[in-house]
Amino acid sequence: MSPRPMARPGGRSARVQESVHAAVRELVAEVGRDALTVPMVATRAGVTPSTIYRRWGDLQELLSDVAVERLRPETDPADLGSLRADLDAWAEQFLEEMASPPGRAYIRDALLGDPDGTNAGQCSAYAAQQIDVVLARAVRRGEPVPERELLIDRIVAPIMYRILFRPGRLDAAYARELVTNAVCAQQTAAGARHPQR
Amino acid sequence: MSPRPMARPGGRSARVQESVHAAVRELVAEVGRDALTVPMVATRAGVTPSTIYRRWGDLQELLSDVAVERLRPETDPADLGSLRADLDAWAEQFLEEMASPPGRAYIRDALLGDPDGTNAGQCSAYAAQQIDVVLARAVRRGEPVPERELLIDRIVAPIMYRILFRPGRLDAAYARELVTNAVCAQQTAAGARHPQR
DNA sequence: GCCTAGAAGCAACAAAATCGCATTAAGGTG
DNA sequence: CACCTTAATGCGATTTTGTTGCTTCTAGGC
Repeated sequence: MSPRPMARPGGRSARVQESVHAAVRELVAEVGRDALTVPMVATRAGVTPSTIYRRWGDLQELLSDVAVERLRPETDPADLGSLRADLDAWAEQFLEEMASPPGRAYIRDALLGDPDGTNAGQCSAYAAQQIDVVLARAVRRGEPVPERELLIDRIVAPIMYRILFRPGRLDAAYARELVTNAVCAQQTAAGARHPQR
Repeated sequence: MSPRPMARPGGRSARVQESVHAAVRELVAEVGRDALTVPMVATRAGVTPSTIYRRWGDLQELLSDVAVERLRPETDPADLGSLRADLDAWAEQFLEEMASPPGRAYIRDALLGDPDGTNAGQCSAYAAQQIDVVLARAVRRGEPVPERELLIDRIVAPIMYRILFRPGRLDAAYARELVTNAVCAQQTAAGARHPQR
């Protein structure tokens, strides 16, 4: 998943990978992302720089790997008894995490060192999974549910667009408004469109 | 706007800036973005590397400046006689330009070397301006119009999100669908919300 | 308990970024 | 229009980073 070939995942390689990732996390906290250099990470990790250059290519790809790990959701969305409540809570938390300074930094890093889009795809997959969990619960309850793609377009996309492209603040009220507009639309114009794979 | 302090914009500074930007455009076409280096750009531009390092900081910020210039729309959206037609045409063209390989590259570059979000903000401002032109015309015709923010959330954001985070293809039908859903919503749930400045 | 091949270490090398100092030229001033 | 101030560039020395060939080590398969 993370480094280039990902052959031979056990033993020493795994130790090196973990050691390097840990070094990145520590050093980002200590000296800041901007002061980070590959030799610095290598020293902290007890590894030679050439190992990092060979496995990750450059600092950006390494940071991208670390960022994606941190963007992985740790728990499933809470079950609050209804689709609307679940979506509200999830969207609020999602916005809060992503719009926070560290969240913004991780998003940028994840996109940055990602030549083939693998890591970016992983980020969107995380959000899609979380939404799927919420939708599956609603289906089990017998509620009518909108399509996952609609929710991504109406909730996730606006949040991420504003984080990346627009300077202004984002608050929980905005998240709730997006949810309102998204679930309102489910019977009007949701339809069988844009399957995206 | 582009370089750091932007004091003393006339004369030599302006010539250097234009020369460096031109060198970047030429070399990207010739050797590709990945092979580009600051010393290479400096040589082509007839400038010393330290000049580039001092004015732009690093290659990414320079590429970001060049990318934003290229993302500036060259013409106003076409006037086709109705809001719906204008939006359809604009969204199709916007998607086509942004989702094309060079468009994707410019977007990435613009976001990449942009510590303070200035260039990203400029990109979203371009889209907002284009939308404003379309809306102003519709108002002049007496058509009911949705809010600009709603169109950004419903049309621009999904397109950009998919370009950045999702691997799949994007086609004109998707753009039209987004427009349909956006204009449908204008009387239902558009309301006085999320002003964002 | 051997092989084998992928991964890491090491060191010399090449290329890049940084920095102090000298020089140039914009833009303002009298 | 000559002069002055100061931002911006040029230049070169120095430091740091990135690359490469080769050796050594070890995980995984026999």
